Amino acid sequence: WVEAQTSQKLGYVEQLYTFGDRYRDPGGSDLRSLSIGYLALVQEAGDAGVAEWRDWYRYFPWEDWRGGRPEVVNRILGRLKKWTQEAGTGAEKRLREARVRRTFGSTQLPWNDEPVLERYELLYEARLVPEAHRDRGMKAPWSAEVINEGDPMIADHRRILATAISRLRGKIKYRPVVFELMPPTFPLGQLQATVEALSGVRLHKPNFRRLVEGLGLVEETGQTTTKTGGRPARLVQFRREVLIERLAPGLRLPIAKL
Amino acid sequence: WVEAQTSQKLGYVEQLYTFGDRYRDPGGSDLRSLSIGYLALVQEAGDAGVAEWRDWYRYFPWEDWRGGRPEVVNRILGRLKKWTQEAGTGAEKRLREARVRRTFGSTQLPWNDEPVLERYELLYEARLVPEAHRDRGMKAPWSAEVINEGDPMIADHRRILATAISRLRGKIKYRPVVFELMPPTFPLGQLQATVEALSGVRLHKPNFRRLVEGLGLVEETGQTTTKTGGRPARLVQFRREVLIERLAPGLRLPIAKL
DNA sequence: CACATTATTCTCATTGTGAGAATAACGCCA
DNA sequence: TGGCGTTATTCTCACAATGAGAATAATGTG
Repeated sequence: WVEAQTSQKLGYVEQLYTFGDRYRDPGGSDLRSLSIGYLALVQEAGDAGVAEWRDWYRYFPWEDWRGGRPEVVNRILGRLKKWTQEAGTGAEKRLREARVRRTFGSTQLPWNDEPVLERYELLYEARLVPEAHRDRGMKAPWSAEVINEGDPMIADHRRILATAISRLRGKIKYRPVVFELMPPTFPLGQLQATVEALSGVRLHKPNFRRLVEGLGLVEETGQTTTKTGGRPARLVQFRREVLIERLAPGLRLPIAKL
Repeated sequence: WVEAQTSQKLGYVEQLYTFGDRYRDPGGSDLRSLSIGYLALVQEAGDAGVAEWRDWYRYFPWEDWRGGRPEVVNRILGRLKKWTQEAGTGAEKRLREARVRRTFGSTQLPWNDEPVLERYELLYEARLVPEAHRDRGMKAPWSAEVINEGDPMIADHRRILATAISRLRGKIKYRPVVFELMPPTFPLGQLQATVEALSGVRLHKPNFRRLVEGLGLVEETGQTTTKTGGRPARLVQFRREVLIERLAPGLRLPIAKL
C-alpha cells in the first residue's frame, strides 16, 4: 500500500508502535483512534510523486550534534531550569533535575543519542513545544513560551517521529539496517556520514572503518571514486551474506558511558 | 484493569507488539482481530485469584539451556535437517540451512538466547508445532509430525509469548528491569538465578557479581541469609537511584559472538 | 573435624575501545 | 610542476572490558 502511494520501493520494514493517545482525536471526544505505526527504510530517490524528502532535524534541531553542541540546547536547558524551579515540592524538584540531566546530559553525563522520545516528552511536559499548548486548547501565540527552533507537527506526529528516530538510532547498533539506505556501492566515508546523520553524532573515522571491516559487513568492489574530493576512495558493497549468516551484527557506536 | 483482574500489583509495563494475523480469527473470515499486547513484570506472589504461575519453558523447552544443551534441540535439529532437504531448489535449501544455523546455532555459532520468536516461527513454518497444522485446518493427530515437547497454546498465543520472551531477554541487557521481579532484599545468587531463568543460560558467578556491583545497581543492607546453604550470603537491595540517575544500565550478559 | 556447599575475592590472558599520529593519493592553483 | 588543502587509509598505543579459572571464606552436616 505504501509503495503504491509513494512509488518508493520499501527496503526494511518493521512495526514501530501502536499509538492511542487521547490527543489523537482533535474533536476531544472520548473515542480514541489507534494508529499502528510502521518504520520503513528506502534508498534515496530523486523525486517520487507525493513523497518528498525531509530532514528530520528540522523537527528536532536539538538532536543534531554533528556540528558540536547545538546552540538550541543551551536555550532549552535554560528553560528547563526554570521549569524545575517551578516544582511544587523539593522532592519533585530533584526528580525534575535528574530527568533533565538524564535526557539532555550534563557536564558529567555525555550526550546520549537514543532517548529522542524521552527528550521530546520532557519538552512537552514542560510546555516548551507548541503541541503542549495546542492540545490543552490554548490559542496561539505562545511564541514567548516555547522553543522556536524545531517545527511542530499535527496531532501526535512529532511524537511518532521521535519514537521512530529513537528506534532507528538503537537499531543500527545491533542490526545492519543502515545499508538499506545506501546505494549498491559506496565509499566507507559515505556510510559513516549516513550513520552520523542518523545518530546525530560525529564518529572517529579510523575506528569506524576498523569496526565495519572487522565485522565483515562490506566487501571490496575493486572500483574507486574521486567524487569525495581528496584521495580517491575505494567503493565497497554490503555483504548480503551476513544477513543469512548471523543475527547480531550492527554498528555498535561509542555507546553512552556510565 | 489487569491489576483488578489478577489482583497482582504490576511493576514494569511496556507495550509489546500489535498482532493482527489472519490466524487470529478461527472462523476464517476476512475480518481480522487486532491484539495489542503488553508485557508486565510482577513480584512473585503465592496465590493470586485467577492468575497462576507458569514456567514458560513448558511452552519452549528448547529455550532452556541452564542445564546444558537440552535433548529436545537434537530432535529439533534432526527434523529441521529433513525440512531443509525438502526444499525445492538448491538456493532455497541453502537459505533454509543458513536459517537453521542462525537460529539454533551450530558447532561454529554459539547459542543465542534472544531470537526466541525467530526460532518459533521456523518451527511453525517447518510444521513442527501443532499450531501449524491446526491453522491449516488439519485435524489431529499429527503426533508423528510434530515435536512433542513444548505445549501448544490457542490462537497465536504461543507466538505472542515468544515475542515477550525475546523482548525481555533483550531488555534485561540494557535496562535494570530484573529487579521488578525480585523481593525487596535478596542475595546476589538469587539475582543471578533470576537472570539465568530469564535468559535460559548459565552465567559465570564471579563475573556476574563484578558486573552488578561495578554498575552500582545494588547496595548493601548489612544483613545476611543462610537460606542459600553453604556460606551465608549478603542481602542487597536495588539502588532505585540508578533509575533517576541514568538511562542505560542493564546487565549486559555475555552476548553472542561473531 | 573432614567435607560438601555456596559465597566472595583475586589473577591473568585476551580482546575491545578511544584517541591520535603517520602516511597516501588525489585536485587545484600559483 | 611542486606546494597545499583535502579526504582516505594504515598504524600504534594506552587503557578498559571481558572470559575463565584459581584461591579463599564461612556455613551446615555427618
